[in-house]
Amino acid sequence: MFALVDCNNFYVSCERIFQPRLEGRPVVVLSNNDGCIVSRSEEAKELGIKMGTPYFKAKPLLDAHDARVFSSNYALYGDISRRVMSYLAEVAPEVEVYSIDEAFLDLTGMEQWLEHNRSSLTEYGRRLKQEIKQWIHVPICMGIAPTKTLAKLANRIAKKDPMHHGVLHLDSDARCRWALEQVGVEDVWGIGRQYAPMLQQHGIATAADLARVSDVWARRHLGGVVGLRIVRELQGVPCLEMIPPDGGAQPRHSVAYTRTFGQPLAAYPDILSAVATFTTRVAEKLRRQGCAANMLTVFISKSRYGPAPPPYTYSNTLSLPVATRDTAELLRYARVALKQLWQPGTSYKKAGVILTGLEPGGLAQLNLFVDSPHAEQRAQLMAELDKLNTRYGAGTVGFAVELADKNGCKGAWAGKKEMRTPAYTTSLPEVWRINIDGLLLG
DNA sequence: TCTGGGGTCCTAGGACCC
DNA sequence: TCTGGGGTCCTAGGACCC
Repeated sequence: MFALVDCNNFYVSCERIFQPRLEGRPVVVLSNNDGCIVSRSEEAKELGIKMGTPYFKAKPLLDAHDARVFSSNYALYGDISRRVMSYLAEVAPEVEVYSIDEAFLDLTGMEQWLEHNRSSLTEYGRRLKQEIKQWIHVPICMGIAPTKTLAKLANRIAKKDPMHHGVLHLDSDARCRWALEQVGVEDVWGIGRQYAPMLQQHGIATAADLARVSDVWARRHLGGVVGLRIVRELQGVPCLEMIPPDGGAQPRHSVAYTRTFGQPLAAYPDILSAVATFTTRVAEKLRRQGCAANMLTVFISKSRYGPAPPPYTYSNTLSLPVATRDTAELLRYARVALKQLWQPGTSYKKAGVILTGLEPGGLAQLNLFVDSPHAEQRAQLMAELDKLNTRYGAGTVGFAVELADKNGCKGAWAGKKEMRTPAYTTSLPEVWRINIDGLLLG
């Protein structure tokens, strides 16, 4: 048996931990740059606000209902997520952290053990739900079923129908069949924007309909083995296994840092400053992964929403002679790549730096290949930079090319973040101070 | 005026090898 | 006149997830 634990309206729930008076009110959290709505409280959903709606479109409705709106506060959400995941690691035999707000549990063997103790998986799920709420103040739901895809499906039903009190265990074939009838095909894990309309045109409306298609049909219409796995999983045949915490020791394939600018930018120094800053950020990520990269992509994009026709994005990929994790070296390549892309008189709205061809690479490998007597010192320099920036905050020490002009001006590209709450749990200056009878508590 | 960010996997097709 | 078979590696593109 697999369980899927999913935090309800996660970002909104994180904000409510520190502002309990927001309970019962419509609340939304915005994406980077205060662009789109990416988390909604139940009250906001009831207003008809859809996931991913641009904020400016929903603002009149939100204002009319006195809704609270927050910029995203990833330091906070990341920390709350870690608390939930470490709780799960203590109460479940095996945990796979699937996203910031979801985890799969492998409950093999649990059922017999619980029955032996006159309990059940449903009771177990309810206990987890109650304890996570009480200790971390985050509401969750849980679906339990013989496959991951069915656990996702059960979770969806548990979330929608209050009858289940947030926990649904599909403990028999009959219950699985019943559950499949409840869920539209568009809500099946793995069926997205493209496949859903196609399936509906073929008369496949529910998850139950999808579970009945033939293997050949699934392969032909749903992207080969991927579709086949979805169908089998719905039929109760496990095709997806738990992924161990180290990802099976598989290194990642890419790291990226991309951002929409706060305003359109045309001047080369402004765009160079952005691309340089993104390069240093992505290089930091790369070193945190313990990798080196042998390809670097820079892209810059025009607005997708203006009168201009596509293409909107211009990108340039360089193959590096030797894999590297040195910020200064990556900056040199990024500059070259950008120079070939930028067109005078054009306004750009977004840029990004993507590193691919990642290989596990530390100091030893650099020494082996780089014909430089300074390789070891350079690696040490990067380590010191990372140490300083971790301790005193990102960007404390950087490279001059990140600045847009000689006056040290930086950040014409910086996005909006006008409604961000404090990093209550991860930044000392932002920790609450409570003054009780003249006694200051940090 | 204002429209996010960062990943994954799979397939098909081309270049190349013996 | 008749022109094989079996691989690998890489990339682009298309789908998906949160």
